[in-house]
Amino acid sequence: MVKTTLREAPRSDKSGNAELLQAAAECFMEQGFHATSIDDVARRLGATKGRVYHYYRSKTDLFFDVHREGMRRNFEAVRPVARGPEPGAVRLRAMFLRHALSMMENLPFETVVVQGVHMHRMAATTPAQRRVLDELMTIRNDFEALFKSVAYEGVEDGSIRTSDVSVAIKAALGALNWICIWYRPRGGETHDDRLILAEKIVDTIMNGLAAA
Amino acid sequence: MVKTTLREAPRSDKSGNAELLQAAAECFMEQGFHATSIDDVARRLGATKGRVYHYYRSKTDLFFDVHREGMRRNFEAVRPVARGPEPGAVRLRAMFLRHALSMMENLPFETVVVQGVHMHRMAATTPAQRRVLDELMTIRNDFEALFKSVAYEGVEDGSIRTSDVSVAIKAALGALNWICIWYRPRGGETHDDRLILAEKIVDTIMNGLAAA
DNA sequence: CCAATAACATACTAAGTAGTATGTCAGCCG
DNA sequence: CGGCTGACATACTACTTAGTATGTTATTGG
Repeated sequence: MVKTTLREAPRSDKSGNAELLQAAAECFMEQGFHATSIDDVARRLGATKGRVYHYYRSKTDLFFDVHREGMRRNFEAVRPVARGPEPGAVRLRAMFLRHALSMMENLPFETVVVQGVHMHRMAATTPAQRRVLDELMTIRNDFEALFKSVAYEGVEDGSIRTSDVSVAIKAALGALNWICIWYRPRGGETHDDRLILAEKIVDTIMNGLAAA
Repeated sequence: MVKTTLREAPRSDKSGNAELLQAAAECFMEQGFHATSIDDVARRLGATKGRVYHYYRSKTDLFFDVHREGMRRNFEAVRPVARGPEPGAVRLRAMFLRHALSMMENLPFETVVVQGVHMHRMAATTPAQRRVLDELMTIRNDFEALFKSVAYEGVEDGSIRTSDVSVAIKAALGALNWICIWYRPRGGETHDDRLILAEKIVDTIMNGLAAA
């Protein structure tokens, strides 16, 4: 349990909250944290500030919760294929693919995650918020570490070749995370369309650009 | 000449301005566009708002100029090696390397460029600013197009292999642009250190992670 | 049936900040 | 030498907006 002392913020489950998270994620994606006002989020819900502040004590807390949800979805997507009997390269490829799809299908949340990374160094946080932020960064590091560990296993079983696993993973995740910068869903796009796109990206990461 | 009608903003050359651009770039990198106040920029210069508004008509214009300078440095870095008798893959690799180094050595400016991309869809711009923004995006597209054209040449001369040049370039540039998210110069770091790091990243892009 | 509480809405305050209007001073030009 | 302009500083305004304080209604447990 991570529960702090007293004065716990309102329960973070319950419905309506999901709507709120979604609306917030969309606003943060479109305008960024600072340019998004609480009224913007409320307006998107057809509600008012009251509703937002009923569930969250501050805009920052709301942002953090969106961030957390984004990371949760990433983990959820990748974890099922991380372990198994297959060679490291096979599992790593599957993880990349899942992550790419997660980026596309949870675009608002993942965009917030990206912003959150940047916000890490930012000031203007209370001690309590700083702790939450550190926790989020820990989750993020764990996420990256999961990729690294599978990559290491791949190096050892001979299915992966690189001079520096850590840097290689950073490059690969960069290519994937960058998706939220340029990708926007097209009208009438199907899951298969996204799968094809994701596979092209993952192919590039696994095979590189150089011929032979 | 792109000069508009009349009421041109103050000259964008002249010294002191370079200091201003640098200070603004650093602030924007650390806090982002919206969280950075003009007073922050001025304070970093040991000056006041007066100085900033003497050179720029708005915070947005200042941001755009930093963005423009960032793109200029990118182009400057990459263009010299884009054309030549070498196979496409060789030139592309050189371009990637130069770009990676440019990301590290112009970190504040390149971080602003990344923010600027995101800001593209943003509202809150006057028609004039919208035009400037479109111009900046055109420059950015040209930059990406330069990579793509070299990649195409590589495909034709057989030095590059990919099922989709456009997507492959987006993935590669993503890996490189992502540098400004995680890279921070270490004390006592030399140019060679950065070169080694850049080469590892570019190797990953060119050769991929899969063995054989 | 009634009181307590959840789930909001409304009204307000306090603080920060973009942009402006005006001052100031040093140097150059004639 | 006088005035004009560039290069800022100072003082101020208008507006946005995070957060709070206080309703209001509906549901539910006793």
